[in-house]
Amino acid sequence: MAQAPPADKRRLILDAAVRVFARQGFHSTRVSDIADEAGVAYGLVYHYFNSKDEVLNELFTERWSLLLAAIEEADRADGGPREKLGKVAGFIFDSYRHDPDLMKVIIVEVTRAANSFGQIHLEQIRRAYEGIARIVAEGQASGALRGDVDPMFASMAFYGAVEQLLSGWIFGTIPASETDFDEARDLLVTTICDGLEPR
Amino acid sequence: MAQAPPADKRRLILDAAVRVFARQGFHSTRVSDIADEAGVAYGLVYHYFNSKDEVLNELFTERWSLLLAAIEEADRADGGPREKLGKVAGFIFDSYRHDPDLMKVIIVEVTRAANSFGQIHLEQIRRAYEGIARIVAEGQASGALRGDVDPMFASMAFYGAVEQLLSGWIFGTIPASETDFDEARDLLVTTICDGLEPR
DNA sequence: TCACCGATTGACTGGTCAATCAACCGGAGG
DNA sequence: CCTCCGGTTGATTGACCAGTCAATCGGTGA
Repeated sequence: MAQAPPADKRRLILDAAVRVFARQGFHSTRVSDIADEAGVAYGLVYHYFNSKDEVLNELFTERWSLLLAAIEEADRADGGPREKLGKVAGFIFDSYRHDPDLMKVIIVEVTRAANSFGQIHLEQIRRAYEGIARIVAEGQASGALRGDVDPMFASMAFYGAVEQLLSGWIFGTIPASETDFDEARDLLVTTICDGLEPR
Repeated sequence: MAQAPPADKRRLILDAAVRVFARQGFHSTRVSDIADEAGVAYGLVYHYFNSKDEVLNELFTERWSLLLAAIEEADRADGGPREKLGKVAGFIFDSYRHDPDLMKVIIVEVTRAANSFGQIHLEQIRRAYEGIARIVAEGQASGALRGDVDPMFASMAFYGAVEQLLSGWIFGTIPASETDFDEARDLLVTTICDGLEPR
């Protein structure tokens, strides 16, 4: 083989970081915590990453690019805005279902941390808002949604609702066990879309 | 006079802290920054507060209790859920209009910082969600809103939308200059309430 | 067998602050 | 004029931790 299995120590570190960040929060995790969790020497973290920040950035970028792709795809698919927004919300909720720790980290440490990491990734984050706004705008153009609401405004409200629900699950404000994510998705999409229907 | 004007150095420090927190974020402001901004000696901050954290806690508590009172009052007032929710959103948007720095600090450093200060104040924050949920529940009971949506669910979606809009203004994702806050309030309430109307 | 080289290790350094504390100031009261 | 005392000052301390770096390991090819 060209390269012996690079042991994927890099991946090992990233995965460990997710767990530690989710447990303690980015700011109160020491680099040594990540190394310990990964079962790896302190210095190795700096072999694969230039800084503690870069670890988080990498985690965010990996996941967020998937979200952007999902929004694009939902937009390209057939169906009205209701179906498209359902796909977007579904993707986000599924992401949480699939890897709660990762979503917790991304939301808490980046998306909602507008003063620190959110600042750095503002452009990427905004791209998601704009993708959703595009879906709304098309819905308005086709007459499926009323036209007197600014699409970006609607997008922010929609995304804000999604993220707040997620936060509620993450921090136990809302019981997650009994909640069926798919049901929540449908309810949310229905409510918002009904509110955006032509009067 | 019993007490000479205690010079209100405490207030001076709190107000200075708002400005500095808003400008630099809680984590990257040193206690010396607060003291400098207030034109006061470093040590005096510790005369009035036990820690840097306590300064932020005080700011949050002061403001949040007003919000809780406003929610209570909106609920007690006459009118349907539409009017009541309009009052709640109006209070929050007005708070931002009146003191953007303070709202920025509260939202960024507490409300959306669920890993650090949000944790400590989770109970207070939840109380706001519950107040809003109560308004929704009453609306359902009176038949003004459809009954198949969990009130807490609707509350989280509503509050999430409000906060996301605020965040958009705070961080320039959405242009604030041209936006009339009252218009935004009406639009938001209309959309959500239309979505929650009986089908 | 040996030289090479990237992966891996972890002790150490430098800088940053939060919090402390001993000293100082000025007004009230005697 | 002196004492007392709470408000005020800012230099100092002690802890913490990100990032560095020189040393070691182990696989590969000659």
